[in-house]
Amino acid sequence: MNLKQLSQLLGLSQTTVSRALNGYPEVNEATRARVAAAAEQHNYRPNTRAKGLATGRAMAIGHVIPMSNNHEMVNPIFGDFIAGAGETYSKAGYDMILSVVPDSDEEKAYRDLAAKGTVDGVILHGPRMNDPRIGLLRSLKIPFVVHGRASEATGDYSWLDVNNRSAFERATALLTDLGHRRIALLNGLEHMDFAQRRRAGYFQALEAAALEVDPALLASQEMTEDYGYVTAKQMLALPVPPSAFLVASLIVALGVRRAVEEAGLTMGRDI
Amino acid sequence: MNLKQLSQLLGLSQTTVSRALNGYPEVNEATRARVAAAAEQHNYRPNTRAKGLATGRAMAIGHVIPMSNNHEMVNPIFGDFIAGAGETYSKAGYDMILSVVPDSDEEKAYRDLAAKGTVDGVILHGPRMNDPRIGLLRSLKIPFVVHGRASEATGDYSWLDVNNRSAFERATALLTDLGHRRIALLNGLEHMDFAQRRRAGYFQALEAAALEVDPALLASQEMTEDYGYVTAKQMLALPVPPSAFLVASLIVALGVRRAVEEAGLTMGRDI
DNA sequence: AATCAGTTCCAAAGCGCTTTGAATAATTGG
DNA sequence: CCAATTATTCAAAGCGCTTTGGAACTGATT
Repeated sequence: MNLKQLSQLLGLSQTTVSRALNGYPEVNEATRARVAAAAEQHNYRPNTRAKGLATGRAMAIGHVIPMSNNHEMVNPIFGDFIAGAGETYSKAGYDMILSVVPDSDEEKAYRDLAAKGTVDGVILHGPRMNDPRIGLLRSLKIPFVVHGRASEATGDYSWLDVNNRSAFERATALLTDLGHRRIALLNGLEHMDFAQRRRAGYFQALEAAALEVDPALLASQEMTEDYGYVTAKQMLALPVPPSAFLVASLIVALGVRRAVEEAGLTMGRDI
Repeated sequence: MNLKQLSQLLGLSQTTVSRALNGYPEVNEATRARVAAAAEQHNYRPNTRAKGLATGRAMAIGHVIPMSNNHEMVNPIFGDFIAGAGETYSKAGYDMILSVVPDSDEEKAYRDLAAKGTVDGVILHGPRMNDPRIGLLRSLKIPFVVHGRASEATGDYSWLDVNNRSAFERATALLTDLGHRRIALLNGLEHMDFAQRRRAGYFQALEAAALEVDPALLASQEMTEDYGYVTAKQMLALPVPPSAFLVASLIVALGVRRAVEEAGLTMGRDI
C-alpha cells in the first residue's frame, strides 16, 4: 500500500493525502479523519526511502562502533548505551543504524555514512585526547554529538556524559559510610576531563566525612590492568594500607583484584 | 557530489556512469577507469535512499530488540551478537538497523519495519516455543532468519544457533578432565530443542569418560534463579553430592551460586 | 556500397514521497 | 448580488538513482 494507491482509494490527490497525514493545516478536518481512518485500516506507512529522498532527512542516527582485532567490542559499555539510546530513537520515530567496523576502518565508516546520506547525524563514542575524529566529522559537515568527554581542548561541540563528579562523590561517600577511612583512588590520567571531575567528587566526599587526603593513596595513570596491579600492590604494602579501592575502570579493577588476592586478602571482606 | 554532477563533469550520461560504477559489462573499460578515478577523487558515494528507491532494496537488515520495563536488555547476549553480526554487515555493504522497543511494542516494531521498507529482512532473536512472532513475520512477507532455536515445531524457516551439543560436550569433558566424577546438569525444559542437544553433548562426554549418568544429578526446568537455587540445594544434600554444576543459563547459575555459598562451600575451590 | 552484428552510449521513465504554484469551491462584505 | 477573500484541493516537478528501449558508431561481410 503506497500513497498513490491510498489516494486513489480515497478519491483524493496524493498531495492532500500526504498533507492530511503530516498534519498540515490546509486540509479539511473531515477529510483528514477519512484519510487517517483509511491509512490505519490499510496499515499504510510511508516508505522511508522515498520520504527521505523527498525531504532530505534520513530520520536515522548513526553509531560507529570500532572493534579491535580480537573481535571484542572496544567498549563494553556500548551495549547499555546502545540500548538506552535505541529506545529513545524509537519513540522519536528515528532509526538507529550501527556501523561495526575494525577500528582501522573507522574513518572510512564515517566518510561512508556522511556521503551515502544514510543518517542525519552520528554519535561519537569514547573520544580521546585531541581526537582526530572530531576534526573529521567537522570537515564532513555531518552533525554529531560526543558521548563522553576527554577534555575541553578539542573545541566547541555538543556532548553528553555521566556526572563523573557526582558518581565518585557518592561512591566515596558509600565507602566512608561503611566506616572506611583509608580509601585509595586509582584514577585516569590527570589531564583527562573525567579524571579531574572524579577526583573532585572523591575529595568532596572525603571532606564531608572529615577525612584527610593521603597522597600515597592517590594514583593517576593510563588505564591498564598492570597499572591496577602494580599500584594496588604498592599501596597494600604501606604501613597503613587502604581498606578500599575506588577504581576508575573495570580493566584497572582486574589488576587490583589480582594484587588483593595475591596479598592473601578476600575482596568483599578484607577489601 | 551526486551522479548528475559527476556525469556532467565527465561529459557522460548518468546511465553510463551508473553502469560503470556498478560493474555492468556494456561499458568501455577505458571509460570505466575514467569514471572510477573521478568517483574516487571526488569521494562520490551513491545516495543510499535514492539507490534504494530505484532498486527496491534497502541494503539493510533489521534487529528488533525488546526491552523489559526495567530498561534492561532482555538478553545480555545481544551485545556480542550484534557486534559480530554488525561486522559482517559492514563487510557486505549492508547497514544494520536496530529497533529497540518496550517488549509490548515488539509486534508494532516488526510491522513498521516491514511496511516502511527500511530493511530487506530481519533477524529474530531468542524464539520461544510456538513463537507468534514467526507467524507474524511470515504474514508480513518479510524475509527473516531466526537466531536461536526453540523447537522444530514452529515450521520451516532459516535459523542459526551455537552448536549446543558440542558446547556441552566440551564443557563436560573439561570437567571430567579436571577429575570430576559427579557432574550435575541443570538443563532447560526437556522439549526445547537446545536442551535436548545440550543433554546429548553431556551424555556423550560422560560416556567418553566412562562415567555413569546419575538421574539424581539431572534436572530440567524453565530457567529461573529459583530453579537453580532449589535444585542445587537438593543435590548438595545428596549422600554423594556433585562436585561440579553444568548450568544452562546465567540466571540459573546465580541461584546455584547462592545455594553453594549457603552450604558453606566456595565456588572455584569446593565446587 | 549496402547490410549486419557488436559495441558503446544516451534520453527518458519510474521508484514513492513532498512541495510549489494554481485552480476551484465556499464564504464574506459592501 | 457581485467582487474579494479564504478555505480546499489538485497537477506537476523534483529528490538521486536504476533501467528500458533506442540511437550512433565501428568494423566486418556480402
